[in-house]
Amino acid sequence: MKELDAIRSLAALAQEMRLRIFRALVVAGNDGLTPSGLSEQLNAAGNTLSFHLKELTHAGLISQERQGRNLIYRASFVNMNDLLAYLTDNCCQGAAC
Amino acid sequence: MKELDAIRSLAALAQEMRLRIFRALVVAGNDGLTPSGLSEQLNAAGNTLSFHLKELTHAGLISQERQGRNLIYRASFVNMNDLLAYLTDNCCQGAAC
DNA sequence: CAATTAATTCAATAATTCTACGAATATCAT
DNA sequence: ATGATATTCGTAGAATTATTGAATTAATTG
Repeated sequence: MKELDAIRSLAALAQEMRLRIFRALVVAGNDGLTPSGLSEQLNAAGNTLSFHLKELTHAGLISQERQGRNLIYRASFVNMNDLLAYLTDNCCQGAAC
Repeated sequence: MKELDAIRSLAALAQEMRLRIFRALVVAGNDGLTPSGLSEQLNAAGNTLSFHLKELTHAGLISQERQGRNLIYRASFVNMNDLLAYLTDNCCQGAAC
């Protein structure tokens, strides 16, 4: 993972609604959630939600799939793990902490 | 970990110099690094560094200890792990991902 | 005590960024 | 077509952010 990608991801998560969205999607796992599902769960307006979902998507933290009339959003677990690894990379020079 | 703490930490890390500082301290482990050490390693002015170190400290991501004339900064591994746990909390409703 | 090294604080600036809202638009199913 | 789902666009207002130079605090050494 590149520094810029990490910064983009961290910045995307450093916002109340986006952090809530992301955590909800992490919990939802492979089922994912639709914007209306999120709207209900988080009590947020559709367009505002849409804005934040785009931010998270651009940061690579979530992905989108259409299913008929609905969109399914899911956390991108691979990228999430990359981010966590970036933060702990070569921790303590490899020694046990 | 509370939502606000998580946001503070993420925001603190979402900045080039602070991310570099933090990662350098993660690598340094228990030895930590002094501001002058960091200044050399990251090629940054002392006062600018000081500003960012304060930000990271306020976010709880690093700690400070005086050793004679020098200050030793260290990554706060406990808080770092709390943050990572907050992001992955109840992942996939507990099922294996 | 004076001098030196280490690090922080302060003040000011300049720029940028960010989010929410309403209205309009697009996409899909029946 | 109609209704449901979701996104886009423009605006507006507020708030935040990082850097620089100068001054200051703290600790050690001679």
